[in-house]
Amino acid sequence: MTQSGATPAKPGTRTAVWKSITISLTDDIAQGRYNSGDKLPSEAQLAARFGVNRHTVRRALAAMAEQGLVHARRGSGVFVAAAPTDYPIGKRVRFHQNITRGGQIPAKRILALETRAADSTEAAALQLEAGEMVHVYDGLSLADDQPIALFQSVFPALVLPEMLTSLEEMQSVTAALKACGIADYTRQETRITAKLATATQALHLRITEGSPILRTTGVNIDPDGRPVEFGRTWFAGDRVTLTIDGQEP
Amino acid sequence: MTQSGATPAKPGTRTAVWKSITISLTDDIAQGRYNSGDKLPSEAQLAARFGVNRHTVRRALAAMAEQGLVHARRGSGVFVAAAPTDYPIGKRVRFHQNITRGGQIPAKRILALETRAADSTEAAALQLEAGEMVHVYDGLSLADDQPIALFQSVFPALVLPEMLTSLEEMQSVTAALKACGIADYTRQETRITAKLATATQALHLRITEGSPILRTTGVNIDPDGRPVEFGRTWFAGDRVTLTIDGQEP
DNA sequence: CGCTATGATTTGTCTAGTTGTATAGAACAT
DNA sequence: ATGTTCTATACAACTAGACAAATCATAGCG
Repeated sequence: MTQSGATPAKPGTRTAVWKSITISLTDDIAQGRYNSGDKLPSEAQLAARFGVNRHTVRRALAAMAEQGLVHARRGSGVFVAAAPTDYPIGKRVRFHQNITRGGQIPAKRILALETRAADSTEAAALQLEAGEMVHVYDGLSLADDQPIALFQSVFPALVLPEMLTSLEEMQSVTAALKACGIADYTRQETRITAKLATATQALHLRITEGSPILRTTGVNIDPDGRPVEFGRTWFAGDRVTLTIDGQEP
Repeated sequence: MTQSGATPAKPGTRTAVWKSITISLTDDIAQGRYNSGDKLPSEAQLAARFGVNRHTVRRALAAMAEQGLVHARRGSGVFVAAAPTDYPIGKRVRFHQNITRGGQIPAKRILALETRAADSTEAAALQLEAGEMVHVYDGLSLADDQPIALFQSVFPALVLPEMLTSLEEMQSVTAALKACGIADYTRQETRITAKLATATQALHLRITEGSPILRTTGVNIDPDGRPVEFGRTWFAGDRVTLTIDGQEP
């Protein structure tokens, strides 16, 4: 008796209003009326446009958010979710290139710069003696003004004494290393694990506490095989897809 | 309380209970107890007043709705239906005038404003080359805050470059055309067909999917005979009666 | 210039009321 | 027996309003 072919055999209304709104908005996004990262009209405006109560719009937006199509920020608005950024990991990992390749605009924010003694993991990764000094660069990477990852880069202070000042000027690790005499470097190894976002990470990455995090650790070496950087990166799992291109050893 | 005391406790009555409720309510409306557009008491209240179950009231209201006497809006209430608005179609079709003439308050809602390449129908109607740019105005017309019709107006972008900004300020097509130098325009031809409401149309017009729709397409020309607007309109069939005043070709 | 304070805007959450639909059963007529 | 009418209950969908919380824009001040 229920002639609705497309809809599941759910009893109730023919097509729920909120579902129609979901379809309409999804269509708008697909047709490019709203671009990736754009702010949608406010819930109140959408409610007026569709001639519907705000809660009904919220129901529609909630469905779209669950699908990962949009994400809301209280006090700010609802934004079209950027398509997950593909982040290639291979022998040559360069943040700037990785982001620009996808047509996005890269940016970095310095959270902390300091010099201190290396802990055991850092020392082991950089092949240092325990207690040797290291420069540490904590920062935040963004693509199209959206936080992509938190990172911590550790450099041997003895080998690269000017690293901190170089980093402060040009936030790029690649450029700073070049200024310190390391023209090229390659990734020796990368390890990837999954974690959940802590409160501070969530704050910086603009995600909710407990969201999935991709944590990578890696060591970069100069052409002579000396380790020049030990890096840890925490990617916002919802916004990044790590890709391993078939690389040759 | 008219004749609510028809001894509902005595089953097996000749006239069904719901039918007497229909009569009673219809009488109330006819006597002006409820005016056009008024909200009836909630089903629960009516059920209490007639001393019957809510479903019995619903049965009565359903019959009245089928007759077009009332229409229900979920979450809002049951309202006395407004008489269908007469919408004259002739050489000079002006939405504002058509509605105000009937003593109703006209309004418009902008659904979308965009500029894109004309499709083949639009190009043919406006006498453009295929692929020429057009301004498109999607909107909703209301009378007394009730949706009357969906419309899509297409304007040649070359001839009317400022049309979109004009439309955004004053939602009236007539006013916007005037601002663009078209002081007057007349309807060249109007075609009318009947359709069934799609889900999106139903959403905007606040009707149920599959309700009848009056679809008109027409071309407006300026005094020199140049087409300035290609319009498509989808009227809510239950709420509008198109009238053709005897005009000469 | 930088900082704060303030108000407006926007999303998040809650409570309450209304119609739409589904299911089940009782009373009654045929 | 069988079908119709009405009752009873429950839940889903939508509206309405209010308030809290986060954010943004701006004015004012030192």
